[in-house]
Amino acid sequence: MKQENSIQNKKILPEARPLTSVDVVIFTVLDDRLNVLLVIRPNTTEEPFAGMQALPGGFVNVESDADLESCALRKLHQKTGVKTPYLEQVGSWGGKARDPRGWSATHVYFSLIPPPDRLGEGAVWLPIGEHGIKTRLAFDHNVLLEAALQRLRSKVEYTSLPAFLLPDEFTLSELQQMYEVILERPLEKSAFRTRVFAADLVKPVNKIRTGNNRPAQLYRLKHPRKAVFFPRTFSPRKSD
Amino acid sequence: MKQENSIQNKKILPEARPLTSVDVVIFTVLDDRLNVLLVIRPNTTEEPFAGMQALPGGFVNVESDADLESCALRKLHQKTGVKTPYLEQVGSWGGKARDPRGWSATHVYFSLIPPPDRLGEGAVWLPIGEHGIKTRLAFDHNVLLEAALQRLRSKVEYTSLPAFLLPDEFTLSELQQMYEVILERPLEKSAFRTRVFAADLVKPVNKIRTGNNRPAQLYRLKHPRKAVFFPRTFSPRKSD
DNA sequence: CTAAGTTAGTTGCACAGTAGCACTAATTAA
DNA sequence: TTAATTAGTGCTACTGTGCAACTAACTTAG
Repeated sequence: MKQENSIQNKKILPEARPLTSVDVVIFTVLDDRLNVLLVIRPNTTEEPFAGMQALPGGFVNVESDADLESCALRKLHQKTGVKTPYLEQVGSWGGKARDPRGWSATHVYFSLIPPPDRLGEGAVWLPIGEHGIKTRLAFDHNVLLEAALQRLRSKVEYTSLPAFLLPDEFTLSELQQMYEVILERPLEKSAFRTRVFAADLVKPVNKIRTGNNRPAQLYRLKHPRKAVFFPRTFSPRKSD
Repeated sequence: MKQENSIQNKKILPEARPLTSVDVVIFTVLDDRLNVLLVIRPNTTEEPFAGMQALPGGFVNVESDADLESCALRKLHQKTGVKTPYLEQVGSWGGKARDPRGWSATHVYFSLIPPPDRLGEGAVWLPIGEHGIKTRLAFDHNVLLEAALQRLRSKVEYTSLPAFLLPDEFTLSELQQMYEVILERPLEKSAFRTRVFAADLVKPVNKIRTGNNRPAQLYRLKHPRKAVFFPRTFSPRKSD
């Protein structure tokens, strides 16, 4: 009976299965620069890419992880303490060549969070320069990071994603600042505000004072966890 | 030595690995309707969802598949005979609940092809109605299909994707027709043409005659395998 | 206390893309 | 010969944004 089962399974289920992991590309803005969270891989000879920097992530645990997204949330929470981030899947990469230990597939998520108070073990922020990431990362993580960055930059053109980089309450200038940091170009103040209000993205709260103490209206997102889509992109009319 | 290795691996590599598969959502336009390719699952009691309709796909073969994309291409070629389709990843779905045989993860691709001459074994076209797909598919394939459909519809607003549903040479009216079938709404002829030319999407070839025999300019894509992005979406100004 | 500087937020004009619609030209069907 | 059909063009109005000047509220230097 048991043998019969195993013979049947041989026919139907694959004997060899890929290694399956989840990697998370976590962005925040520090000091007017976009940053990615990286971790240092343990320095043991049994592990590939020992001591190198890598995206936070690791193998899926089929016992404890109910699904891919909760696996990603778990890893993100471990490193940042953040429990309710903006989290979106970028895609998956799989093949025989990307991990020396065998055929592997990884599921990549990207996340936007406000700067957390402190980071988990071995986690560091890497600022992203104007000319991309020059640091050499473990595995094909440079490719994954580049893909996440591209996704972020393109969605920033027509969504409210940068709002997730800020605390709950923020001024419109701060929000515009987030857009400008990610897109690495200045935006029109007037058109920016028109867009934000037309999309019904925010609602006002009270008053405060920003950096050098000018009074400014504080706003909150109307739908705290949801990305809002603008009808059009910021037009690159002049910049070409 | 061998034992030592296996002990080490126990610590580092996961004992249990998810089942890993690739599913492909293949679209074409037949008779002014968007269609998806489905396959009938074998009617054996050893297989889950026996006899039901499902997306074409299956387990990754770690021996023969170099990576996920070539696995998707292989499956697509098997069912349609098409070798150079437009193919794009939609995302991945994984969890303990989606396959009765255990924790599984699937990598979903979507593809656009012109109507092929004939289909592979057990493959059929399902027309997509105005109100989505009512057929109940195997596994969570309704979710995967819905996601692919949503991706297609949103990208059609600002890319040249529908051109991949046509043969190499086509008229602008035929191209506009593809857009209208997918978006399920009429587009402005004048604005459509302006957009297509402004994006430098096509180049003219010779003359032919279309359906009811009116003369029409034939065009080819300038870059046959590449999706072109329009600067803006078709604006829904009046349609709201 | 005053003047200069900084930043939030507004206003007005010009321009580009396209929605909406009318029009021409080439062909087929009656 | 006339009506119908469809490819392709031309014109106007409207909308969002680029651009730039402006006001108002506050801080800082002297």
